[in-house]
Amino acid sequence: MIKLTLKDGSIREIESAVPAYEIIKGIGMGLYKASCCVKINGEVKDLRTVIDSDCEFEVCTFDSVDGKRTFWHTASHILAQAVKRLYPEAKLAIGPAIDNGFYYDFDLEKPFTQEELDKIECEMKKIVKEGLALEQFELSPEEAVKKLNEMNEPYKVELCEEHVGKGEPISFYKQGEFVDLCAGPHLMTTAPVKAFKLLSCTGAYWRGSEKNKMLSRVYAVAYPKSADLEADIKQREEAKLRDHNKLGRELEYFTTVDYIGQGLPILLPKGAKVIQILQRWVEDEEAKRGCMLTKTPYLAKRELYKISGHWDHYLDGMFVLGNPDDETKECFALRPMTCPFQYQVFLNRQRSYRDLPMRLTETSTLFRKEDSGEMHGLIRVRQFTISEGHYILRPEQLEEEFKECLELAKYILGTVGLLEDCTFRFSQWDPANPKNKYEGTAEQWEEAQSAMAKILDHLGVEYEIGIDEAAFYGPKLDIQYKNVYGKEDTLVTIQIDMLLAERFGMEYIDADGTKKRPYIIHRTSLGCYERTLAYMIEKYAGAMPLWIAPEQVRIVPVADRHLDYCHELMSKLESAGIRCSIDDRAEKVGKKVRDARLEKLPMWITVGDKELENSTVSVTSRREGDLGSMTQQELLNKLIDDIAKKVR
RNA sequence: GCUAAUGUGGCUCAGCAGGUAGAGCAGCUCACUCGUAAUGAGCAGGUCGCCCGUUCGAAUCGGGUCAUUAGCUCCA
Repeated sequence: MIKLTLKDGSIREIESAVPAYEIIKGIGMGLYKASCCVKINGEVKDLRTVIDSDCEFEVCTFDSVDGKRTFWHTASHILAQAVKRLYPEAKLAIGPAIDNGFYYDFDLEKPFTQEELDKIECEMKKIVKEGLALEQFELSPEEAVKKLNEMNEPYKVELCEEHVGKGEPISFYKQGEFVDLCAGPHLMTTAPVKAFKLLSCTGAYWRGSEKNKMLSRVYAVAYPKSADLEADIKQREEAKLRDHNKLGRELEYFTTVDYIGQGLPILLPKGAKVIQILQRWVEDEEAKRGCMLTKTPYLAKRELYKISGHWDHYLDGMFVLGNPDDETKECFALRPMTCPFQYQVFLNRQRSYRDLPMRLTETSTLFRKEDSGEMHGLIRVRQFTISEGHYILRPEQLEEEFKECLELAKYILGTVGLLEDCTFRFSQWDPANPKNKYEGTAEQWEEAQSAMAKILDHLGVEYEIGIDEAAFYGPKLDIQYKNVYGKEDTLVTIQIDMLLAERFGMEYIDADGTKKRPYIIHRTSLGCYERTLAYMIEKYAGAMPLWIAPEQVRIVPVADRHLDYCHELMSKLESAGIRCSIDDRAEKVGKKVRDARLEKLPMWITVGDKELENSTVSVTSRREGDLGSMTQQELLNKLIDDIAKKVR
């Protein structure tokens, strides 16, 4: 008798070992039809897995993350099968499920065109209709390599050959005439993959290395029901309407000019205003928390970067002025980060433990020579500004100060409204990094990373681990954000650095009179201003919250005779620091209101005979709708109150 | 940097079996002084990203280049 503990806590007993799908059929045919995979003692397994001992047994449908992944993985096999039917010469690489769908990489003569993708979709529909059963079988590594060679699938051979030494059997799945090297799990048949769409065909390096051949990657998504597919596609399209790169240009936050260069956006008055508001606010918040503002040069001689390690590790990423190879001449580089400059503040004189923590901060403009294909609107640029701080600490201050940094970052991100969509990544080194990216010894890394792990656990931060995502000098806590296309970038970073203090000879005299090496936290409180502006445009679809909107109030006179009253009102608002303007064009009210809406202003006020007579204003808020008639003072109070509260 | 697609007035787009450009919106002018998502009329605006080539002739064809977009790689 085998005892299964189901998800609801109930116990189910079976006589003898049977495949999981038989057990599910026993629970109910409805569940069987919806099942994608199972979790045995929390481990994701194929429906075909034979259950031969007591376990916790959970059925995963498409509604679960693991169910979706299995569903999409089978869908990727259907895609590959269709491609092989239509293009037998195509070579298969890999085809995994991802967070929002799946892809398959093919080696092709030419990438697929949209028409070809349409044809492939049609062929996939046939395969689904055929309702092919997926069968799993195993071969010894040697047999597997032989079979894949016979199939003329060199990429699969390469994948398989890595397992030859391990002696474990190699798993394959077969559906109809199509066979693929695959660990699974998979659906029972191709039939449930009713609704799918091939989204794009793009380039992707084999095994993610730029040294390898570029393959053609087909991205796609699939659902059991076509309504869900349509909803997904609609949602993807709607997300694109929020794209800051389009909206930000239309609403005149920024622009770019070919002959200025890639990744060098012009912040137009509205964009510059938002960034000014953010900067002043962040600098004030930092000062409240004991930070001291510094102002350091935008460039330095190569000698500085040699000490910091940037010359060895980051030269390709810097704009160099002069010949970097000519040691007889001065050579400068624009700064890619501020650390080595800010350390000079500490180094300015001998330091005592009483000086620590020394919290230095700078609203610093940085320059990074990104590859041409990397630039994206305001999110990835070659010149940008961050609120960059370096906290120089006694070792025992590390945790408390790290916590302060995290709280500051969360406060800032929370206020601008982005925190709720952020994720946290603990970025660690990879000792096996082939490019020798990292400075320091394994012991130093171990020390820094375990210190950070301990702090993160103490603070209860939920994070994922990013291997090989660390800075060259230390581990990071990265606060990540996704743009409207789902592409993730870092918004804020907090880093523990135990290496650069040594390189710069930084030390302090401790209470016992001995010299000690300080720890350093590198942190941003608001990461890149340009990037933050971009994400805010996307988050709010261009309709900035009142406190940060470049124009907060538009005054709309009904007729010219109301203009004097409008000007009187405007000067009152302006003297209270409200950013406003009067729309004195010879247009109708309807037109002016329409334009105020299209410009996504947070508030507009109409002034006509009624208002003039009663000394009132008629107020409409973008978020709250028609607020009706108010006295000027009521309006002013509301504005001042909402702005102070930074109401979103 | 790599793969692919795209590049026509400020914006959205038409024109592309090669015969030297067209619309709507925006802009400007005039009239209308108007009550919460578009008043009307008129005017002006483009060497079709740039360079080279094919051709009697190129926005339309070919090559190169720059830029943009998505993805890869890299990164805040």
